[in-house]
Amino acid sequence: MNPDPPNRLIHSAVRAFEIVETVRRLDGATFTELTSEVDASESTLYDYLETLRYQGYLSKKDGSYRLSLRFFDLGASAREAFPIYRHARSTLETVADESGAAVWLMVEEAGKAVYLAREMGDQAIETHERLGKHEYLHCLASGKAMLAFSSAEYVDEVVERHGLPKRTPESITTRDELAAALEEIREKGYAMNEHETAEGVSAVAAPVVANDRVYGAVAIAEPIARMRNEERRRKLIELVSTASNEIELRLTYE
Amino acid sequence: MNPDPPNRLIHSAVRAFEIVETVRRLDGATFTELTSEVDASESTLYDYLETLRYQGYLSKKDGSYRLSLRFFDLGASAREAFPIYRHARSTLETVADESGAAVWLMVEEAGKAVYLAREMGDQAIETHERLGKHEYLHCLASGKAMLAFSSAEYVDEVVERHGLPKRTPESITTRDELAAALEEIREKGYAMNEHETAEGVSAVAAPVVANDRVYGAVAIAEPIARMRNEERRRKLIELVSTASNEIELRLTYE
DNA sequence: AACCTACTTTCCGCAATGCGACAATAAACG
DNA sequence: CGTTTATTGTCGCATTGCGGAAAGTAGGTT
Repeated sequence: MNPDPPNRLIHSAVRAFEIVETVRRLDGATFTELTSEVDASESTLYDYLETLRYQGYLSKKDGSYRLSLRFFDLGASAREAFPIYRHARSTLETVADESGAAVWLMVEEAGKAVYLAREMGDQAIETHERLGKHEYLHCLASGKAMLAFSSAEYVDEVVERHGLPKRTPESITTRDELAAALEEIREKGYAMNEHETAEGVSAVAAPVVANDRVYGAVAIAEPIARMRNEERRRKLIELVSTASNEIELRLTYE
Repeated sequence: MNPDPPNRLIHSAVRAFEIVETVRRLDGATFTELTSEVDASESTLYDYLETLRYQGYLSKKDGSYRLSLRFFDLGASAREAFPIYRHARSTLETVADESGAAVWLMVEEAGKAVYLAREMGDQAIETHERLGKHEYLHCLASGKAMLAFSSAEYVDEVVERHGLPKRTPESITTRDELAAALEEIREKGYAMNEHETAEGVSAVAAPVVANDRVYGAVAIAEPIARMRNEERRRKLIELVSTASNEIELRLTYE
């Protein structure tokens, strides 16, 4: 899982993806906008863009390049490849209905947490989290839940690779704090976060563990104020825990 | 929108994506499996795979390469870029609840229909349709609905580019049949298909048209038997039509 | 209409890069 | 331990991708 630098990089492949990522970052861009963002001569950039367009990965609408749905197609396949996704869908729906909140299915890849699926309850708040987004494990309730049930070596690897950047005022920044937090999560069986993402959102999460592996986590997010209520919090913890159990069973006996 | 062949292809970019597509098609594959599928020497293939892995687009788990969730990330962005997606979500849910069937949001890209979102009702059948899948326009209810409200020139372009392959026993195969079908759809305001996908599935679809553009279509799919019931069919047509109207309004006054 | 300015596409010749054949190592299997 | 199979590394050559510059387009302005 360490990012071993390969000894013979295919430069053009790297460049192609850099361009794709730039188009994404700018959320669609014209040729000229891209010239200043991409480190390549105009003619070169032009060739890449037209190649990608010809292959159907970019589309051009009134002068502006956009990611095409070929990526959505590939992305959907990538998601389906995670067994937890198929097994979690119906459970997520139930949890969203019963909690009224936003419910997320999270998995871990390359040392980061990824938002894999979402189900919105009727009181759910729109946060700026996005499906597919990659986030540091140590600053999410779900991320900590997953780390807590992984091996200590793995946790070390992750910290080694990504560090412990301070994403919010109260996020963990040292290995000791992290170890303590993970220990507590292991005891309780769930994780909890205030200020999951800077703006007043709290979350509770339960890990999904089966066949001696961490498959992912189920998380519920809602405004801090609501979750500070003792009874409410208990209910949500109950919900993520049973949800996780349900999914674990399906994963075990599939 | 025609697939103009660019005069200076970046070979390596094409190859990189070919490899990605191959990994997807095989649904994950080992190095050796890939050697026989990809037209490149072993050392070359190796370099591409390792480059893609280093960049985080492929991951390798016990010897097998898989698409990573970076693609899911890109794909989610590509989907969000379609305004209809944001505006349709809640409507789709309602339709799924009220119909109990599978409801699809479809859009068109590069002359093909794409499955952009799905909402399952409680009686919904699992078909082999997949989010992100690209399908010919002429053989889907939703595809015909979209074509019916596009310009005749555009319809010609699409037929020119993709032809009218016979996907199911009753699918349209000539331009005349297509023209007649589209005319009927324009009159009625909705499209209907038996054998949407070979296996006994029917569908009704209504186009989403606003600001003089076709944004996409809403479709409901369910077993032929159920939809042959006159009353049931009427209800579903009513549902896709009002759904489409609702979305059109949001698109107009956003 | 002519001119201008900004943006996009094509042309050109050179050097670096990506290439496959082959070699070396590592893992699987008897 | 030997044999086969799978994966990674080396090398030198030809191709391909490269940037610079020029040509072509489109939209405005006088």
